Amino acid sequence: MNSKVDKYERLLKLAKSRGFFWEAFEIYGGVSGFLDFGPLGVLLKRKISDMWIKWFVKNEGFLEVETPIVNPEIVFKASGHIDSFKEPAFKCLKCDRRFRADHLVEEELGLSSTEVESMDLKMLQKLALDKGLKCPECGGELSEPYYFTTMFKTFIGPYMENIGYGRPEAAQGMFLAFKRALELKRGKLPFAIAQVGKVLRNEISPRQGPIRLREFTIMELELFIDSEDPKCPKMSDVENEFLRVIPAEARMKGYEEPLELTVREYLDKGLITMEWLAYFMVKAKQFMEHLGIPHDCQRFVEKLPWERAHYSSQGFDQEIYLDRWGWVEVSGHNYRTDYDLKRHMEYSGVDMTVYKRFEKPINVRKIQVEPVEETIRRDFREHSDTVVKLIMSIKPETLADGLINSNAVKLGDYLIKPEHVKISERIVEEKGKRFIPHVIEPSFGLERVFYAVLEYAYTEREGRAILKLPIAVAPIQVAIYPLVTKDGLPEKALEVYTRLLNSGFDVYYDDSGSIGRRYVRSDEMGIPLALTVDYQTLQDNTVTLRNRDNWRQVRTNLNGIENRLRSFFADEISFENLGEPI
RNA sequence: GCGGUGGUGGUCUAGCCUGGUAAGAUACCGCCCUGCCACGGCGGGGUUCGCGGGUUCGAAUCCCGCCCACCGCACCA
Repeated sequence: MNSKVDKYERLLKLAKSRGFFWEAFEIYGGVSGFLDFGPLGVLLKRKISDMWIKWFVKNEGFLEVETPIVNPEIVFKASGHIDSFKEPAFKCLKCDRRFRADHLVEEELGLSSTEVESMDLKMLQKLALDKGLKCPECGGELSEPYYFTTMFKTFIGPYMENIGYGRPEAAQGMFLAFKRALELKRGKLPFAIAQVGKVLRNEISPRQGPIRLREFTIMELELFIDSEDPKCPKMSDVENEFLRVIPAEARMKGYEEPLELTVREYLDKGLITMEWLAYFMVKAKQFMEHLGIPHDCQRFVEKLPWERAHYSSQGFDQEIYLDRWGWVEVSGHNYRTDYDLKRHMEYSGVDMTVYKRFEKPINVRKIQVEPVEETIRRDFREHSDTVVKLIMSIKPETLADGLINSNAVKLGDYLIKPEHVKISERIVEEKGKRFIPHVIEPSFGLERVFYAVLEYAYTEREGRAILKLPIAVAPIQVAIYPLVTKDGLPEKALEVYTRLLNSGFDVYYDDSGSIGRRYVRSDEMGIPLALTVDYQTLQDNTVTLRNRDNWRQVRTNLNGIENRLRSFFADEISFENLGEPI
């Protein structure tokens, strides 16, 4: 029909009129980056996230958790977000406009972005003063440079100094839960912690409706592995699957077209460095296929080193082709190494290492340091106890090295000399060792998946819109209609409605308007089956079922219909097998 | 954040230039009709014209500020 109007616009209209989603705060004019989800949208989102949990968590035996959205500042200091999530800015003291300080310096003074990126506030300020930088809009004086963060900042409790942030990713909560999860898994790797939850990102200027939000739902899992044993035991299940991938090295040479190789080939060529990363990429591809997005409309793009997040050592974006915006990221697959756990160990002082038994004990040379009481008392007198404690708290190897190399080591305020300690070496049998796990993380944006599902489901036939949602995620499963609103048909239809409702189906009853009009409505709502009660129903207890996707009909008996419907929605029997074709 | 375009019942659109207090289609509701793909008839309700201010006797219309959306640039861990 309106070929000039793109799919996004037509879908937006449908989404509003049928109650999938619309912009939030509408009566106050709206705020960009926020959406309301209506009845059908809520159901669709829930079914998608349930499916994700089934695929990525339950079927894998992983652990699902729920952790707070508001976190104390220390969490994001440790995670590195405070440092890498800020941008320097100037404010014009005359016209009050704000500018990115790095961009302004870059443009006005003709410096390269790499030069500017390494500058701190002091350097930016000095540069601005020396070169007499002014507001590019009105020529006014500029303020001192300051940092703004794209995280939502708040206070915890009544104390202004107790700063909290809305989490920009769910991952940190899972790293903090690592020790508990490790215990639940009885200390054995690999395992993963997963979470579906809201995150907040205070984007500078979000656009693109459901594609870029300031508050959205992330479906994320952190897989913890031993980096010396990075094999994925399930690799053989998926290694012959094809993936469309644009590797970083190809991108740097200007190639835009994805390779089309099997997972095994990507691994053998070293294009994907970790088996688990590849495993989750295949799962992600299959997941999106099950949601109605064909293989050809998906691709994985490897991030270039400078595009990667601060924690990532290899990363791929899974992208889906959308009518209006082209390729859009729906999930990110990152190898986070041991970065996060290491940082949280440093900041919290809590040990997050995992113990690993060696297959055979190995012998290692161990240095041992013993304080010599006599000389310590002689030289340190009343401080002797403190000095002994200091000696015991430092790594023996460090102390021994220092004493051998420079003949004295400073511990606190005290100078320790060789005569204060007795150094010995012996062979110790070690049965295992402790290590910090490495992390593989697939992370999905639920709202983007949701939108992609809607867009790929949206079709038109004879000028009518049909949402061909995959039956597994259709918000409503069966629409129930009386053919006409008289002669007891509505009563019978309501009886069927109640019966299916009580059997756990998502059902919808409608008796307003002609039967054709009602079919149009349920097509727009993406309801896969319409069940119509007609005059024959009153005689032989049979009803018609109509298929949303091809408008074909079958007649079926109400006896035992629940089991047939259940099989249909479990994808075990086809529509034609639900009854006798009409 | 910058530049451009726009915002009128639920939805789409006319009216704006040339101020005189809102129109059509569709959707919706009720009754009648109804026998499987937007049937028809009759009746009905609904628009502080994005928000705020200004000019004017009078503003959807002219002016200013803001908000939101779209397109381009920038941003997108």
